[in-house]
Amino acid sequence: MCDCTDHKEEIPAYDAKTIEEKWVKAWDDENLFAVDTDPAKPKKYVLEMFPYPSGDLHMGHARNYTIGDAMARQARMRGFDVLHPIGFDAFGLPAENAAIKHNTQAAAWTYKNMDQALATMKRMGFSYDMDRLVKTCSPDYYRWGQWIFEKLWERGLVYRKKNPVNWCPKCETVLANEQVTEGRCWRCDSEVEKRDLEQWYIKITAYAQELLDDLEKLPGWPERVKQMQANWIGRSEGAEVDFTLCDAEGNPIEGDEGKITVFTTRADTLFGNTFFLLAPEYKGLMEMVEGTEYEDAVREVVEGAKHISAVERAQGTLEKHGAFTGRYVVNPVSGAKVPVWVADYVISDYGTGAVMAVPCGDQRDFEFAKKYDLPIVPIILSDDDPLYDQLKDEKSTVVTSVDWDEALTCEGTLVQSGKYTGMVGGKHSEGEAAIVADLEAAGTGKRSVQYRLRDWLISRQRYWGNPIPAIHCEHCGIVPVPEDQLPVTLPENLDLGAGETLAECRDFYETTCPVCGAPARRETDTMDTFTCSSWYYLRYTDPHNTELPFSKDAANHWMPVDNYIGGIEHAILHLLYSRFFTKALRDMGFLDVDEPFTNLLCQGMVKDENGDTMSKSKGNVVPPSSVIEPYGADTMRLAILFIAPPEKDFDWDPKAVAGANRFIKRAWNIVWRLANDGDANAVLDTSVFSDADMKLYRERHRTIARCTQDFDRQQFNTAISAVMELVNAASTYLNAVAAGERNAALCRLVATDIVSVLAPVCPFWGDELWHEALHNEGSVYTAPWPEFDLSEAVEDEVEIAVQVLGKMRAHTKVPTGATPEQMQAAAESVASKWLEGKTVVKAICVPGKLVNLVVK
RNA sequence: GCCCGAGUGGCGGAAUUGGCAGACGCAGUGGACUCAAAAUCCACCGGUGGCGACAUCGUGCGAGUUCGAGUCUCGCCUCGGGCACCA
Repeated sequence: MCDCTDHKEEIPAYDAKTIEEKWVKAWDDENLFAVDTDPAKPKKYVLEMFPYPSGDLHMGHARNYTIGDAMARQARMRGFDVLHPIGFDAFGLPAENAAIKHNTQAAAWTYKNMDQALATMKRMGFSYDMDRLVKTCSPDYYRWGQWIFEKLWERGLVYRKKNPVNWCPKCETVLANEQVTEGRCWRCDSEVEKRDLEQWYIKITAYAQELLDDLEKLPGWPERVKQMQANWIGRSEGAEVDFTLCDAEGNPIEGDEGKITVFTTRADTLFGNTFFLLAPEYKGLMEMVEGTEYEDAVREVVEGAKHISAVERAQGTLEKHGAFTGRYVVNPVSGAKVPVWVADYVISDYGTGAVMAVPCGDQRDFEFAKKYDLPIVPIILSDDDPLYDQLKDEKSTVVTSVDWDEALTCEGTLVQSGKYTGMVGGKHSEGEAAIVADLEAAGTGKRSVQYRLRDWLISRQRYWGNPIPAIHCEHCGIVPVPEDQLPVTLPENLDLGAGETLAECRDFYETTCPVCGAPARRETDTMDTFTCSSWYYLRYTDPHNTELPFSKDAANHWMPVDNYIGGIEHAILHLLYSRFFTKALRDMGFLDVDEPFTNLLCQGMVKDENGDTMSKSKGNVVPPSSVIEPYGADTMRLAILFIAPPEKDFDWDPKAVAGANRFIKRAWNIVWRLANDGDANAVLDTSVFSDADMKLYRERHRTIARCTQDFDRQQFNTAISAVMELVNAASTYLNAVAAGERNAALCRLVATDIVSVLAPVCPFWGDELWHEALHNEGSVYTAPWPEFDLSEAVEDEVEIAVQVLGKMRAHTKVPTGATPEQMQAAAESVASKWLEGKTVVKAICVPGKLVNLVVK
């Protein structure tokens, strides 16, 4: 009950629980949030990253969806046709592990969690179009995942390869490169092992350059996310250089391929190349040394490299090991014959797996040369180096050892480099360009670009995922499951508790070859769950299509997603894969957009009161229900949006939540009081306004302008503070003006304004007031966003700041629209104290803001 | 090592294009109401000096540009993030 003096009886108490339960039901009955594609309105596709159903929603979800929901609701009020769907990323290991542990079915666990999460979403008031709900573990969804897989396969973007891969011993499956962080599994943090296995890959590298280039088409993405993707793609410009293999005497060797190619970004340093390195996994390495005196030493290095863990490698402080192979190569520029070694710091799957070592300019090569006593020829020096004067002219002088402690990695001038001596060296330098040009002319090298990005390993040796639609036939090889036989249905009755796997499920794997009809074995690996989440946003545009994953028209209408909201942890994984899927599907003609997500908002984390991340194991999780029960979902939503800007982490603060609830109640009372004094039929006429009316009216235009802009900027914290100011102004008005003297049209207007602008944040509160206090029909959800006109907010007089020599000295009032001369005169009279004995030589006037007097 | 961010009261944070630093809120202090408390309402609320008007300092540190710098430039410091034996 409000205790203001004038309307005590007419204002009902704010009872969140009753109100919210009432509206949850009403919205559900009406199916209020279902979107009909309306071509007359501009479209807006607002999407939050769909959840993995690991249990009930947590605070991170609540924040993610509250941000999206406020955006979607406000866009709806501003006249957009808004698509705002939800679904579940329902395949994945946690379901399978839970099923194993409790001896149940992964499906049952997943469906139970999805139901619970859906109930919480409704309780939170999220305006999802539930007709478009997508669950990735449902056959009518994963069928199309298989279909897309086969289309990629047809197009040559799917292949199998035997290769050393990342294996997580705890998850008992392989992992993509993107799923390994500092040598550890992204999911369980176990140390990842290398295993040589044949696996399925998607050729994302075919799109490396476009994925990099098109980051520039994404001004609505956070810079750091684009940076992370660019780093991950890791483009390096350089050259491929061919070296000729030979023996100690310089003669070609029978059976050798004759040449080995390396990639280098520093062709300018070719004259400093004093040895040559192969990765331990280099193909043909063991054959090269077989039966020679070098075999044992090389084998030791190769075997030793297998035991270097990715975690150790990531620390970058490993001691280097190597062995001479007995072979030599001829450097195509210097003509030098240099020894070929195997070295465990050379990475087999970058470039060609072979490296020309330049110890004088590369710290790693330098350390290796020191350890194995290989020559270090200085070929690039800064001009203050003691050796520089000795070497800069005398092209014949040959220095093959130095007493340095580390390599010279600075840029400098080339020395001891034949005709290139004297040129500037370095990446993309004059010297590099000259040498590459000559290599190209001689046919022993060419410009080349390498990427750090690897193809996406998508097969998983796990049950709860989308089956790879392939059949292994003894006669026909590996063939796709014919389209009319899709989906390959995942059996839901495995005895996971007893350790049964798909590979042991005879009913599943026994099949016949679709080509020759012979008995054949179905592929029993499933796809990485990230394949499921790489196109779900497309399925939402046409979720019930039974002919295609989505129609081109529907996708072209709704795509791209205008606002995508989710956690930074997907900066590389999900966002890179989705960008790739969109481009590949575009190239196959299924839609016409280049990029799936126009604007990306990465919301910050919700931490506990002490700034620690919330986790079950720490026991510091604050469940959403702990706020919804005592205060209601509106308070929860308001608190989440008000405490901090959306992209920042914040520490959970119960006091701030109580404060949010206090504001909701205060605003509730103010709206009621205004509504009771308001009259929906009164005509707004500013000519009869009192000073107090005018003040509130102006404040109303000002604060709604700010609130609107802040919604556009997605700064919900300041949008809410603008609403608070409007509420404060209304409160001041109600306190200052007696009940009978309030302007009925103005009271009605401001009451409607407050309800409307706060409704996207507090929708239950909004609809209750919309009906009960304002007696409107329909829902505030479909009401128009308040109009504003800043020219209505202009005062007759403005207060300006007066500075003398840039120091704040005084304030004064001038008429709105005062000329610079008038402003200066007003400023001089009020600042006379600081002007004594001085002359004003200049006055800088910022209209309506300040005057700065420059004096001598 | 390379590449990005960020640093503002006791706290969360404002300051949108170089123009009055600290909006809005939390916490706190004082007051009204109350037998009292809670709730609510009103006022105050960066440091130092002063009864006070006011003065002075103040946006991580140091320079610079400018009539004027939280905002721009240069050089540092601290924290956070990404990549990394990638040739």
